Amino acid sequence: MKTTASGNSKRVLSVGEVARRSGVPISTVHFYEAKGLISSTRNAGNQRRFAPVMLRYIAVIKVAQRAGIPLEEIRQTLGSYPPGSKLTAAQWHEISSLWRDMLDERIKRLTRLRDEMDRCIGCGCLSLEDCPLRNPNDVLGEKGPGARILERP
Amino acid sequence: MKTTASGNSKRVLSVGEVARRSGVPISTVHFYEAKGLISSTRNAGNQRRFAPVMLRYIAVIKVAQRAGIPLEEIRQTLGSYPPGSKLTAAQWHEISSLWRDMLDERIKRLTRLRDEMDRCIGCGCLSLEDCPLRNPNDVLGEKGPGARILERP
DNA sequence: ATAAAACCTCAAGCAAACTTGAGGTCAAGA
DNA sequence: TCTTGACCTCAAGTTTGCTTGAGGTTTTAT
Repeated sequence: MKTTASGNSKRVLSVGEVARRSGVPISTVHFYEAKGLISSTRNAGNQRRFAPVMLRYIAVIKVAQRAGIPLEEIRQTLGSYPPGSKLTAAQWHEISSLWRDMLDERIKRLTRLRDEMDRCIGCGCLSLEDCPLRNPNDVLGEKGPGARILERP
Repeated sequence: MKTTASGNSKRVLSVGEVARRSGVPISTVHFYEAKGLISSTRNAGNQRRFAPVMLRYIAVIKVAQRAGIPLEEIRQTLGSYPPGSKLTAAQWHEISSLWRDMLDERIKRLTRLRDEMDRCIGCGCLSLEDCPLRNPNDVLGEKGPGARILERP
């Protein structure tokens, strides 16, 4: 019993096998390769052959996506190591700790938002200038008498 | 000194005024109206006129977006009340508590993800079947000998 | 009265992350 | 051998959330 991909040493995988074992559609494997997130070689018949480590790359990509990290950022992070290389445990750990920090940030921001939501949505402020919900430390309201959301009766 | 929109009673707002006071571009106001998130009437010259409460709608839309809620869901939530109506504080509160629950969920999921990330990415599992990171209670792995990500050496 | 600012309606474009389809090649088993 | 199933390449379509532009009307200010 050998693998679909014409080797018996199990050192390379066909795109179908990668798709099946990683749980993503073939089209997505193609897509990730086109985007530079994973890499492959070609056999004599121009078919893709993947190193087994690519399964791990895809797994990590999917985890990172669940964390809300965009593909381009994932690509950059994974790409800072030699292309297609088998990373060491320490390197994987480096990556995961980087992303964990991002997650921490996102969680913190969402938590703050949640805590402010109750206080603010019902309260009648929601002013661009004053309300913490409306002015999330990025947009500064216009100067002058102010852009008050609600009329003052 | 009257408002830009031809009334003096300040009961309606022009699109430019809405944009300025809500902090979103005019094109976005148009867009939200086209999507049914806000509503307007037209004056004799076919120009939009908005009730002041629409400022609040936009404010709430923006807050909900920060919470990661897609526009369509926001539309449905806002749309479950009479269109364009001035909601009571209790109703706003109902909405915010609904979204707070969603936020709670998202935060919980992200937190779980973060806690699992360290444990899993470096560990060599990441199996579709076994790893909590890979099998986030939605996709069930294929039966059979299993789709193991990493080779067993 | 007239110029400028604000507004109008489409239509098209953009970015992310993929999917779908057409038309053709390669490979593995009966 | 030959037929299927797996693969190949492009190109174009999908969704979400907007933005940009063209070409034309309305309002407002002088």
